[in-house]
Amino acid sequence: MSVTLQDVAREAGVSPATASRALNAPELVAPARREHVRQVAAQLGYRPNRAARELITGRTGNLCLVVPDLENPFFAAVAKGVQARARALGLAVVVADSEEDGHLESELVGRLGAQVDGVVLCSPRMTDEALDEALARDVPLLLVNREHHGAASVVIDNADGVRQAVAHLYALGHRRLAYAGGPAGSWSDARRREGLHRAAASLPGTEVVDLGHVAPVFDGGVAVADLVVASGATAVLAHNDLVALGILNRLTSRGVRVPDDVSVVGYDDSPAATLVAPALTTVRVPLARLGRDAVDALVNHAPRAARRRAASGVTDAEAPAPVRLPVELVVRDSTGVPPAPPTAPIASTAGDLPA
Amino acid sequence: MSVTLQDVAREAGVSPATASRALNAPELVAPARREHVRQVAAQLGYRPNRAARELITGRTGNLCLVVPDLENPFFAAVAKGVQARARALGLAVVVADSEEDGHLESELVGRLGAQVDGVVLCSPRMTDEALDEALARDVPLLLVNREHHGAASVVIDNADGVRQAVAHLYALGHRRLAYAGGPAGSWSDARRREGLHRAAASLPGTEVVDLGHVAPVFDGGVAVADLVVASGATAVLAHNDLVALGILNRLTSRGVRVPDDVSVVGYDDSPAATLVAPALTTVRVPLARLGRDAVDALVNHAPRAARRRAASGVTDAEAPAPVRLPVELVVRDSTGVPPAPPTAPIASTAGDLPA
DNA sequence: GGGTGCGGTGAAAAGGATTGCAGCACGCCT
DNA sequence: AGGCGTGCTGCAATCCTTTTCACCGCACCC
Repeated sequence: MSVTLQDVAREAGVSPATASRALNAPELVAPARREHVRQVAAQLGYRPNRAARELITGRTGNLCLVVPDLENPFFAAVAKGVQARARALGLAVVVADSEEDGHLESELVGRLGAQVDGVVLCSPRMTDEALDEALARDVPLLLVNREHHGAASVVIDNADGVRQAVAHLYALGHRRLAYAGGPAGSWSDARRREGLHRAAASLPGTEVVDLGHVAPVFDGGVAVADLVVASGATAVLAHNDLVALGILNRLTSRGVRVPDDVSVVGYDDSPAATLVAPALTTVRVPLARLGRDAVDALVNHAPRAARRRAASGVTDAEAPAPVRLPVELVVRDSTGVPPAPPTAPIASTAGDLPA
Repeated sequence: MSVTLQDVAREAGVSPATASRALNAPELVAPARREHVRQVAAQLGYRPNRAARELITGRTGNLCLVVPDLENPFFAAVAKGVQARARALGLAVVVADSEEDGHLESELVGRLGAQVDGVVLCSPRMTDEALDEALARDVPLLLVNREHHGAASVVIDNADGVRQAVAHLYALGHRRLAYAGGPAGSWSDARRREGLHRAAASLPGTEVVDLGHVAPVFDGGVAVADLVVASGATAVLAHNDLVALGILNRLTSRGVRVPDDVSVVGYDDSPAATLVAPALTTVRVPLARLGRDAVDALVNHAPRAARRRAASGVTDAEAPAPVRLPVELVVRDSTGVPPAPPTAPIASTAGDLPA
């Protein structure tokens, strides 16, 4: 049916072994012969049968990407990055949508993990225990946007993003800041909340009003917008661009002007941030790079085939230090000077901006 | 390393053949023995090696999905539907992003098509010739959002969506309609344009101003917005929600009020449509269902393994008729009565609405 | 009572690529 | 001249599952 290595070998007048080496380990074959084999292979349109190769090498040439929600622009962007980098490395990507469900996530890792060379697990919703269990399996695992003892990971500098946003608002004169946090149990929300309080503590006269946990979607923002107004804050940081957009939408429809009455800052710089008026000031996260670096880290961390595991004496080497990517505040139109003048001239407090 | 069928067979005291049958063809094995084998397999945590199975059956258990842009909410939603349905059928999905490039698209179909049971090709950018070539390969192909001779496809009723939008605008009193079309060569744009002219022709006094081809992204909408104003149209149909949002954004920032001065209608009902104010009137496309039906059609159309192709005498059977999904106009806040009063009372023209 | 059919089982081949090991030839060194 | 190293090449095993074919009793029918 399809052209096999045998066909190529026969046509080229060599053994299958030599044909295989001519294509995979060129330095082992005499140059003239090597070229001849390659030419024959190309002419016949030979494509190695991946199943047969996998069977003997234990490598599938596939990576698996598990995300909570493919439609969320954050994950879509990461997926795009993963996909691009994997293709450059000759790998295919199997994607799975866990529908924000930790249990399904675990199951997917178990089911798909067995048939791929590595799993990129994005913003895992699963518990620490489930993660431990998944790590105990013999498939290389890489976490995006979450750290976990013993696991390789690629994360963004959550706290620094918040710090930049706070510094920006502080410089504009804001002193009372509301925070619309992410879902309870979210690792990145915990990091951001932590960073928020630390940044605020280093800036004299700053108060933080915590509005609690908000569903990380548009409607979550709509729901929390009234709390923002009631809190008396002049600016609000949202966990997420989607939440920020929800807040923006509700404030505007209530007649609260943005940024004249209230400033709004998002997080992620998803494409939707520029779709609205006023355009959203937000923290840009290098989403595509997050995906690319995840693939690189996964491949470097576990270059060996899943099968050859037993050979390496150590249990599982040591998990490398997390890769931490920088983020960058993007100032657009949703932030401005607060309605009440700042309590002190900006110049006199500039020295207090956190490093 | 991992537990194989041999292990199960030995442990259960049967031959590998019987073990295989106990799991895959239960009716061929005596009930008592069958249950015993299954129990042993479960207890040992046996998982069949997919590569070995693929090697002999020719089936991979994988589908491939090729989309122009994973970050586009339209394709993200379709991908989600494809993924969900595939999982329900026990299939994995390999996704590939063609970056809106027809050549890359062809290459991906060629490269990935060889290692999957079928390919879902979404809004193909490739030419008809390239499509023919891809069809000539022996991998089942299913087109989403495009029809092509000899290919199975799942499409939406493009023309009817436009018809509904036009009827809505006509009923509101609009008579001069602008159309911001999709990219040149887009199959669905051709269908919509066709439907637009037919709908307009059936409504007396209606004019269509064609604004040409627009890049199907936010910036495309921004760029074309001024043409809308200059055209003197009281309403504009965009090829796409993203384009509609761009138009909306530019109009608003120019001081043109929506819908008081100009009504705007999008297409797709992507999540972003409700993120803005005014919320976008748009044509809702059953995106997830598009993905699910694509998988179903693909699986039904090509239930046999890729390998067993030669057996079926006919060239490739006949491609089944395209599955056509209905669409539905969703009226929100971006459409309203035009500034100039309608030329005739609404009641008197209601009978002229196209069917 | 022997042939026949059938339910159930096992031996063995097939599927395609990779790779350890052995062999071969040739050239160089002593 | 003989021995050895080296550079290439081929043989054959291996990966794991599925599936064909043959076989073996046993029951049933003639």
